Amino acid sequence: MARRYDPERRQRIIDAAIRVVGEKGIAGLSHRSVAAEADVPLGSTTYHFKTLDDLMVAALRQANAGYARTVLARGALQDPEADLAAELAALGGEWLAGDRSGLEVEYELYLAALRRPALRPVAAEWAEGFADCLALRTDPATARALVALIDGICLQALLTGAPYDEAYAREMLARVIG
Amino acid sequence: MARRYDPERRQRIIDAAIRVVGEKGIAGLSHRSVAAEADVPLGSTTYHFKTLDDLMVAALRQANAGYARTVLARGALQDPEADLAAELAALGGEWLAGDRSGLEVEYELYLAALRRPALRPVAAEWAEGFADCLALRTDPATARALVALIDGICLQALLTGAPYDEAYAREMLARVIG
DNA sequence: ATCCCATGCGTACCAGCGTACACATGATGC
DNA sequence: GCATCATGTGTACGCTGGTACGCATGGGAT
Repeated sequence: MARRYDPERRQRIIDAAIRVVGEKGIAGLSHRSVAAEADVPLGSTTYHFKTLDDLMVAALRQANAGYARTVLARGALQDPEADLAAELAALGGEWLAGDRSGLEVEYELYLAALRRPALRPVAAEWAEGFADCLALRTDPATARALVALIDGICLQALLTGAPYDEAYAREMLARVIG
Repeated sequence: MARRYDPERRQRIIDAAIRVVGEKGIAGLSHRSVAAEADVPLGSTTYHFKTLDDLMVAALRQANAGYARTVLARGALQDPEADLAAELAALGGEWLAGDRSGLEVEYELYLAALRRPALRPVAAEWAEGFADCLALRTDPATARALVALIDGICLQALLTGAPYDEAYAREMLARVIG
């Protein structure tokens, strides 16, 4: 790829898109709103991302990478000695305690895949990557169920606004691990 | 409520809204698209539902009622003799086997509550109603976890397009029940 | 030095949107 | 009957959106 005048331009647009989704939701995402947020002209966003789907793919991929880092940072997940249920419950706490807007953006883009075929592969990457990571400590079927349960618990917390109950999460995750 | 010239009018609009969401997603829902689908003039939709949020609330409430019926129809859920995990796994099969578009609509509206405060109480009604129903056979905490796991499994199936594995669902639900 | 083209910019077009509002109609209470 | 008002209809306005397209600019190949 040839060098560009503003090599950060594309990245700035992606960052702006994530902020826009955080503030106004996917419904508020448009070429214009992103351009304004990134402080670039309209033509620049349409040049780098022909369609909004392209932009959402890039945004979801970046958000996924961020959460994947938080998973990997919790090295204890690979440690056979560590309590897997407790580690996962703590991970949920890290995501759900305090400011939840980041996780909201992640889930909003993740769930948008329901209707946007372009996002499906990226959403699947996340779910499979997470499951593969967990499969190192259990079997693949259990790993998938853990991901499903974590998704469900996070969604319930986000939808109801209820506080996160780490002890409850740990107990239920432990039951699935068996 | 006074009688109306077309007592079915409001209901027809809600049904049309559900069809529109099924075909084009929430992004394709507008007063005009619903009016066209219901074969009523634009003014009629705006009269019955001042905002799209109002319409979505009505649509989600109706979709919820439909799924609540499928839960209650499975009377075995109340039977202390029946295998709860098997019953729930079969319920998932009923939802996910064959045509999934109905469940897609349900989840799309359900998840829209993430960004639309007006939908949150309705989404919460569903989750709590389902959990209350299950709590008759277990404790409240386990019931909530079962709802979360079912949500997660359904979402994974819808997002990946993978076929529903009832035996797997039954096994994981059984582990949560303990 | 020169040319090419990826990159960046500005603007204009048209379609679809929510909303508002004036008017039509017929059920209901008196 | 008749007045009243909930219900139903048609149309117009202003705004925002995606898209297209012509032009500007400067890095890199030749």
